[in-house]
Amino acid sequence: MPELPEIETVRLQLERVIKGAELQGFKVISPKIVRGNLDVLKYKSVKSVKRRGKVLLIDFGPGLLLGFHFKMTGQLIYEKIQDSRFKVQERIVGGHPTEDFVGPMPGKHTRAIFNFDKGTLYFNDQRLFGWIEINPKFVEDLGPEPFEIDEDRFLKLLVKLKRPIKLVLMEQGIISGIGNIYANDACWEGKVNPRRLANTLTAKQYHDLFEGVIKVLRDGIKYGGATAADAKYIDLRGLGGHYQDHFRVYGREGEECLRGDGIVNKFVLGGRGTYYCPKCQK
DNA sequence: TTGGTTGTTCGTTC
DNA sequence: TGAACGAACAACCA
Repeated sequence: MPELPEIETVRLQLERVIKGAELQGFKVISPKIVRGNLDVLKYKSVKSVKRRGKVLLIDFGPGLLLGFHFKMTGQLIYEKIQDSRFKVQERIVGGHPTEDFVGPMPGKHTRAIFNFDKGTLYFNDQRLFGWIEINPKFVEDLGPEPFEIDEDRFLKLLVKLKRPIKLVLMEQGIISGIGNIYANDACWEGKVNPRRLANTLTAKQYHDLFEGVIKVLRDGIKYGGATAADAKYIDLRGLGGHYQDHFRVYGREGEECLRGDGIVNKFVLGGRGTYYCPKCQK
């Protein structure tokens, strides 16, 4: 499930290979997921690859940001142009790990194809939740990135909200980029019960939680994001991230807390799987 | 076969 | 009036 670190990992990899490439044409296979007309991008070249929250943005110049939202199962695959022997020189993959990472492109779940002079970009999505849009309004409505704010600003964002702290962390209009995995782990770092209302934390908890958010996101980026545990074949090929080896509480139901005193508990909060240690998260 | 899973939207309730 | 809540969306897998 791509969150900020997973998208940032794709961004870093993609920018290396796609910067300067000119878009020759594109093909939309699933019109439902494309909002607006992409024709204005034709014959424009990539200036840079950016990210806001969980949205990847390919910058084609002033006023031309092409946004990709991966939702749960979106992925991008970029293949450098084939050489004279028809061998793919390099493939960059990112997003939700599936066998499409290693299969031939386009695949069963390919929703749109972008043909560049230097290679081909495939947007795949098992479901039809993800979307592609130029200058998406969604991005304008996002709250600040965790890395852009200080502790004081963080506190001001939370202190008026009477909702469970974990749900607030995941609210993109308040702070952008944090999804279920990192929200769970950040609460553990902050020693906060995910159910605690955002306006009731102690001063120390606000402090520890802010540091925790930064820490788990940095770790996520450091390890190249998290790859689903059931996608072992992807790990074998070295294509997946490894944050999953560093989960604090996420997915650890029934296991001993990393602080050594307590068993990780799972319950549903806001319709989402929530993991915490009742001993150390108050 | 049904239910669980996920991020975001949107309609409803408080 | 705004905040909070919860169902819906799509498709896969256990």
